[in-house]
Amino acid sequence: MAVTISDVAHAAGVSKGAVSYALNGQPGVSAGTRERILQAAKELGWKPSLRAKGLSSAKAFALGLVVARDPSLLGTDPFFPAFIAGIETALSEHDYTLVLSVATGAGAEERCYRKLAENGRVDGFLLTDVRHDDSRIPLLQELKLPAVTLNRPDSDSPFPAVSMDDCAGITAAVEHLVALGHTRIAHVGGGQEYIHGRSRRQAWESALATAGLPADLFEAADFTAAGGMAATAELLRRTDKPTAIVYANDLMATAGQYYAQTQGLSVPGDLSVTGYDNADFTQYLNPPLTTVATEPMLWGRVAAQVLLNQLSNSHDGEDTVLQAPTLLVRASTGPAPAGEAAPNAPVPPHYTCTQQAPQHPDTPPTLCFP
Amino acid sequence: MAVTISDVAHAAGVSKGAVSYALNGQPGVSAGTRERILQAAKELGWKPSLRAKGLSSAKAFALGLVVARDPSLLGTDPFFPAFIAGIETALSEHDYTLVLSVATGAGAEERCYRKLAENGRVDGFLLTDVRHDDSRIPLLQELKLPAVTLNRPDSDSPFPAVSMDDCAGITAAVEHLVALGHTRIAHVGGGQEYIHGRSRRQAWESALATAGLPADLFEAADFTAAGGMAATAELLRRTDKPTAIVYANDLMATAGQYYAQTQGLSVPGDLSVTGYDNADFTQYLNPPLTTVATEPMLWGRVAAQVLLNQLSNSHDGEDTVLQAPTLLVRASTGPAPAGEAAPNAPVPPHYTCTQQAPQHPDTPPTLCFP
DNA sequence: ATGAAAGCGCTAACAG
DNA sequence: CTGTTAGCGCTTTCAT
Repeated sequence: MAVTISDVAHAAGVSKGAVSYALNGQPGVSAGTRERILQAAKELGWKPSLRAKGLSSAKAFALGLVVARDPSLLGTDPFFPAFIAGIETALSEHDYTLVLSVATGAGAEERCYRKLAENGRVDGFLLTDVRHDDSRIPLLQELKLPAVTLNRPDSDSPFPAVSMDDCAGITAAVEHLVALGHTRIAHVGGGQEYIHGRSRRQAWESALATAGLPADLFEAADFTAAGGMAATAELLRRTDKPTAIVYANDLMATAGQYYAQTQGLSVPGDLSVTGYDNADFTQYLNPPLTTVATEPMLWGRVAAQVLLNQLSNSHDGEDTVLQAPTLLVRASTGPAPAGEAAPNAPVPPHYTCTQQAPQHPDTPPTLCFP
Repeated sequence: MAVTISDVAHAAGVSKGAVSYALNGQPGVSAGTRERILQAAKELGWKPSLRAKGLSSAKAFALGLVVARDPSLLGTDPFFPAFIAGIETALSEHDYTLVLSVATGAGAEERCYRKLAENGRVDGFLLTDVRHDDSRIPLLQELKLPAVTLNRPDSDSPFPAVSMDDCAGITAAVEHLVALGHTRIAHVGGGQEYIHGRSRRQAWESALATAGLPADLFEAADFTAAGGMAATAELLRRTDKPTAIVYANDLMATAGQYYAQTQGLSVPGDLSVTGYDNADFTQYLNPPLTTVATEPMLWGRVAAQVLLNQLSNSHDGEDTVLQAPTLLVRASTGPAPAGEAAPNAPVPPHYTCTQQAPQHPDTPPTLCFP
């Protein structure tokens, strides 16, 4: 930390200002002088101080991520680590860092955002787990910080969104089950305060509608194992109990599958089960779980990139739509039990490979990252 | 950000310096003046700028955590989210934040530490996943930043450690299996480059020695599901195959249990299995996994606290030992198969509740957090 | 005990 | 185009 901009200026025989311009590639310095300055900087091993830069330019060179989940839930969700790793790949190219906060408890979330903003810790936020009528959107407008939302909020939002089509994954799961002859396909939903909880439910409803089946087997839960288990118990108590359950995430599916088995049901013999997220452990369940593979790492990278572009005013403001997730068919789904014979064409007992979820024509991908 | 220290100084009729002293509770200002200054600051709603503070005092007010795991492994590990949540609880009381980096790929880790240090992003580091002869320890000494290690490194380290006794958990698992009559108790180890991979292996060896059993059924793996599965396959191929396997983490145990079942073995009828970490999903496996419950959240809180104390020179330099983890007995462990009858006293077929791991007398807890 | 003033290292407005 | 200079908001030394 010894060598400063003044040292370089001296060495190059110019003023501090010239060095600053030279370094940042701004006009105001001739090519020759610039070369000389950069040379001097290199020789002295000058590393500009981020702190001083931050003070004078009022920037933090950091992005914020506030996670408002219960730690126990967090721990089971494969989403965040991969998402963060993705963010990192984008940030590391730009000398930005990630400031992570875990806010637990009521009010803690808002306080967290406020504190990071007021202390000038970050230049923008990545908003995950977007909720219905999310209060963070007006909050961030008030705080005057840019942001990127994961999926488009259902309230007015000035922030660009980076979305991954939930609908496609759930639709693929339902279509898969319908093809296997199931007619009573239930859904255990995630928290309906989350837009991804809602959209997955709606996707389930409309996929059933398309198949000409009623969407009357819904049970709300909260993305937790305990909630998934309770919801499953409720569904299996019904006289018209389902032969297949589409869960809004893997954790609930895991708990639901477990519960069904403890009740003496065979999976998939008596009950087919699908999850969502493709958590690593799901392939080692008995039976391995059919689930929807999202790409959280890609999501993180793109979201961070979009936010960085905003900060440098090089973002067009458009939403970004990522490639739709993919259904991974494993052994937790099978033909509907006898007596529920397929109303459609005969189907093979098992799919053996990944099938691509259909792209939804009504969500025009303005941009598609590979 | 409108109101600055000068405004407050004007309002209180003093100089900037006085305001600074008053705010930081330093001597150099009389009680009366201090009161007046604080009053003025409150009225104006003054928030001191962290950036300016950072520049003039050469501090970052942030702690760094560099995670060098493969994102896919990260996603399945319940440790980090809870650990981070724990860190947060300690930091939020002190206006510190967490800068998180995920470094993947060779060399990325060191670059990450260097960059954070050179850019003055953090005032200290939390070192997790400590390795044998860990190169980060000399690195951080070179970078002249304080740190806290999770568990005491096996090389000389000037940094205080916050430890949780691995030995106790594994010992409890082995003792539990021995009590169930098992005599061929294998261990699938985690990466032996990690000190917790090593210590768990050593704990397994010495627990077997104590029981008068040979420790010849060891298979090295790498904490991943795939590795755990391969190691399990290897063990089960042996002619003297084990009747119980102690895994170094839950993910390997899950994969191992799955593999055994695919081979037609009953768990725990033919093979008992124990995990480590108490990942949430383990209670929904079939059968639910007997595992060791660590407390990552507590660990994070204490580690951050110790590091903060170091920064304020109020740390005594002693290591901190947390309460030993606890064995959670669930259905993946049971009596040894017939023909392997218990050499000891008859045992109940199942423990039904948590049993406290014995405290190890040879690791004197210098401090024990509740 | 108090106040003035000199940095911290950089950016950007402003003369030359 | 180039170089000078005044901040950014705080800490801390040094006279008073």
